Amino acid sequence: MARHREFDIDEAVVRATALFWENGYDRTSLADLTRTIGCKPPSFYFAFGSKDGLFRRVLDYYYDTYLVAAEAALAEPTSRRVAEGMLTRLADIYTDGAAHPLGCLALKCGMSGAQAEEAVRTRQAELRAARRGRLRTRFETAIAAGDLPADADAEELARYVLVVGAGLAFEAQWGATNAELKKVIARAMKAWPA
Amino acid sequence: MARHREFDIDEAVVRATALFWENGYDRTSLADLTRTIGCKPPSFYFAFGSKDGLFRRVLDYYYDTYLVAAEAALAEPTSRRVAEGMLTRLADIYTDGAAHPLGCLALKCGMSGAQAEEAVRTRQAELRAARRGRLRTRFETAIAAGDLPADADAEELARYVLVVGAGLAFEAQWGATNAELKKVIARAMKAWPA
DNA sequence: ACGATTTTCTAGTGATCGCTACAATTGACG
DNA sequence: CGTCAATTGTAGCGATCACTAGAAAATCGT
Repeated sequence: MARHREFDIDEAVVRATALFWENGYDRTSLADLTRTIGCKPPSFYFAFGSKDGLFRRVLDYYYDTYLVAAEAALAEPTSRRVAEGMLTRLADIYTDGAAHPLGCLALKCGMSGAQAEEAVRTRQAELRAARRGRLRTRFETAIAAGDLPADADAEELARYVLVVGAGLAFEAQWGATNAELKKVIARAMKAWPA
Repeated sequence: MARHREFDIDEAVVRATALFWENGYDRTSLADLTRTIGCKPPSFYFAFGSKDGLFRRVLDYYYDTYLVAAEAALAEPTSRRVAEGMLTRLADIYTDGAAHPLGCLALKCGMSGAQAEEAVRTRQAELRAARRGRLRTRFETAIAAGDLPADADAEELARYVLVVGAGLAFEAQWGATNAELKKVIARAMKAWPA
């Protein structure tokens, strides 16, 4: 009933993810994106609506493809293993320079508050809040199960894990090795409640 | 022997610092800077050489004016108080939204690797390395003095402090309160060697 | 084959980017 | 005062930004 799209949307999102991850949001231009995707601006805007429209899909793809691996740690049997597992997985992602750029795409692109559309900033905040919420819920479960002390603060512990995780992303982006980050994680875990 | 400059260089650096801190490097334009400083582009370039030239001065001003307060923690008598003092001072800086924008200027502007001049990126790396070096040296002193265990790893401890510090900057920029960060610091310090 | 719909391309839009040529103005010195 | 160096403003540089008007091309149902 109509002409077919000549490029694959999902493939375009994958390629755009690499660009945003490498260069950040502001320094990834429409010209960069269309050249990498292999289409002209009108096709780009027909498919994605705007630069932010594509970036929002990139954000979701990034979470669903990369950070989801860290979320798997929520299934660990103890709160300690949840925290350590999540930080370990994050460090592995952030330092895997062979598979993708170093560091964290969401942090790198989110620092400058560059995204023009309110919807994108809202999405970033949602994704962050959801991550902390899942950790907090998991730790509340651990408290109820006696795996954490009854007076433990699930919210505080969740924030602690994410603070350390964000710091790891920084260090990784600036060249810290996986081994160095693992030592930091081992240190951080010494703060975990008995 | 010639005409006098009509604006104060130091004052210009102060105002530019506020702009970069608020908006990040990429989203602070020459037009923004000259309007805020109160001069025209030729005067700007005569005084600073380039956008990066001013930014480099802003970086040094930021370190000397704000982060220097955190460095004061190096004078604390014990390694524990050094670490806790530095993180506490950083949290106070990062959350002081009344005096300046939230978060850390150096992190906010350094994430995207935006600065075109190699000299600026080099300076950023130097300042980071110097901070970790001072912490490491302080902890080595603590080891020699018996304040830290003989088998403690000063480099690892220094990196741990900076990882947590960077994470605090993120959380502050996204709206975490000073009280919330203080709880995270208290948690982080539970990992400190006896 | 034909009309309808979707996606494509060419060729730009105006705005803004960091930056500069050039000449007028200012002020210390002889 | 005249000279000359330092700093200024006017005006605009070419490049790039995110984005789009408008028409051609492709693919469907009929």
